[in-house]
Amino acid sequence: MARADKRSGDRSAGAIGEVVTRALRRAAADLGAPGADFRLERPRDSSHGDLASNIALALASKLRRPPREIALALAAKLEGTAGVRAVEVAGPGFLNFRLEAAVVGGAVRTILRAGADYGRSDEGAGRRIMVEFVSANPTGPLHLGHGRQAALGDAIASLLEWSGWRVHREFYFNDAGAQIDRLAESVWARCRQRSGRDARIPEGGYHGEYVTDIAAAFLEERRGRRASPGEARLESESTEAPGEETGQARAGDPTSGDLDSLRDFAVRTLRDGQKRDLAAFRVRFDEFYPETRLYSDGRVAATIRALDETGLTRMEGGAKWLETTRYGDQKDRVMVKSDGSPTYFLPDVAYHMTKWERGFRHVVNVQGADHHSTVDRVRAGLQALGRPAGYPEYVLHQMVTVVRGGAEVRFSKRAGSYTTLAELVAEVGTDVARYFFLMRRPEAHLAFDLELALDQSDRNPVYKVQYAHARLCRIQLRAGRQFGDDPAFAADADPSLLRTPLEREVSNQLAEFPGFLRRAAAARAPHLVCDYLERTAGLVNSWYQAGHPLRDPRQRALVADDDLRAARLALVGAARIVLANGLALLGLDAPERMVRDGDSGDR
RNA sequence: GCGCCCGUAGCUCAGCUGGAUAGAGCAUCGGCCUUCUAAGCCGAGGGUCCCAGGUUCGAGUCCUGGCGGGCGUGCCA
Repeated sequence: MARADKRSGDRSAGAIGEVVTRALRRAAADLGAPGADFRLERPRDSSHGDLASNIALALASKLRRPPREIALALAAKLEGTAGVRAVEVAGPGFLNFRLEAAVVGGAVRTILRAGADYGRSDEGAGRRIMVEFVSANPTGPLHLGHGRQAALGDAIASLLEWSGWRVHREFYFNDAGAQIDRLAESVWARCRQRSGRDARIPEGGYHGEYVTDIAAAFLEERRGRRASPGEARLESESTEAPGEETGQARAGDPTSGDLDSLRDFAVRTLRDGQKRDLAAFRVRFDEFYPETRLYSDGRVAATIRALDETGLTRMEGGAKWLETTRYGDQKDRVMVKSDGSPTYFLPDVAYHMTKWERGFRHVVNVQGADHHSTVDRVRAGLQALGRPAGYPEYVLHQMVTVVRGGAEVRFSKRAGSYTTLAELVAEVGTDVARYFFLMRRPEAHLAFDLELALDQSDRNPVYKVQYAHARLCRIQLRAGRQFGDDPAFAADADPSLLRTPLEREVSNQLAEFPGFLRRAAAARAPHLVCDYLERTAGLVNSWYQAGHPLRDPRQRALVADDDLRAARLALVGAARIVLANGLALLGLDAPERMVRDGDSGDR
């Protein structure tokens, strides 16, 4: 039962968990129940000890004996297990383990040794995995949904990296098709309006302020180019369109030459803007994959041929359909319209085939839940071509609304109808925005609370975690100043001196970090990391506060006794590592000191 | 109509593969700064886990059927 080993290891305090798991399995076998499936984990309530197991409850039906009776029998056999101080039977038949102080504190030593790598695991074993996310069309600035997706995709990618996967971050964009045409026409209309002519934004076009900006920039660039003889090639291109001599469009419909250069210009400008927004949001991609490449490579045509060969396509009403219902889709889908052009479905299938052909057997697509209808048909198309049923994997997230005092607020200027990511980041900062996007389950609607986001106290979970980190750094700094302690001083500490309930609780909590990361990675659920960090920060703050001069100075970290101070500084260092690693993984800063607006920073 | 997601404290939400008395933050109430550490801490109150059945030693968690909300259901992307 290697799997049971791994499971219990996830939830236990590392090495000691393995020891106890083995002892439990042996004891269970003695009672006539080998290969038992059970759990060993840290109980929620610390009064239930350092570790707890449901093994007796799990074996009750198999052994046809009352769970408490089994628990008592097991407890007797487990007396004397190395590192275990006491075994108790509690509740309906749980086994609670109290560990030796050296074992509890020992986690601290492990953490200090692993440092910036603490929390990494090797589930992925170096296998490659692609995370595709954001994938915004270049028809406007990134909005809040993209922001959530950027934070989510990036954090999932990091979680996978920490779990031993080789991760490829990819951004797919539709730089062709009807929406891009509408964009070009919209910019063209603004160009004409700028030169005092009559023009209207087309049906389904784009009305945001940014369209006007692009029009202005386009006209500006044309003028600049005319003056520069070095741009002869582009110049000759642009003169293909009639009425270009003045550098402004003339009355009448746009020619294809006009629209082509406008389209290119608009797409380039918007993509540059998106990249800028993403860079400010600290999100990077390994690859940007354009839809047009699928056409120029002949992949779309090849996909049609390949699908034809499956015998699952048919002509109906002048369109070519694929029998996706065969693979669980709700209805068959059109792949080539009656006018001969492909639906988006076809390049989507072609695109996902490239993922497979590029060697990615594991792919996670992060998308807004408003696209969930595409999941079944894309998978069906891929299955028709022989790819496995669940390929690719999807994380679908719900939409984001910004609220203040319970009421929805909109501060959309750039894009007209929606709030942009850049506007939000300007308002609350990258750290806060990223964290808020991550702290809820993807499939839950996200109410982004502006009031809380702008709060710079510990009520704001971002600052709560960052402040706990900064606080630990200050203790280290003071230890150096006051006692001349260096990092080696803490590294050599005797962890069994960590005996107060809070010290034990913090140690146990820190020991759980790697298991949490593994679980969060497997579930593609960064919010679990947020929960973990908040809880850890809360415990760190409680521990720190317990030593407040007016409460119990004996519990403070920087006591005069060298051995005890060393042990506590080891805990400080370990907690700092865990918080810093968690923040780094989520793409947030781990500041050594916090400076609040309107604060000098000194206290 | 059908499909997917959601429904847990006044509010925003966690709740791991079915486990012990269902948790956190905010809000409310009560304590704690003559500073070794208040961007804080300690404590209290607050629950029909949407409803009804079922599965079993045990259900917020799994199954079935309802109710409520969101999204989708194009030869749009």
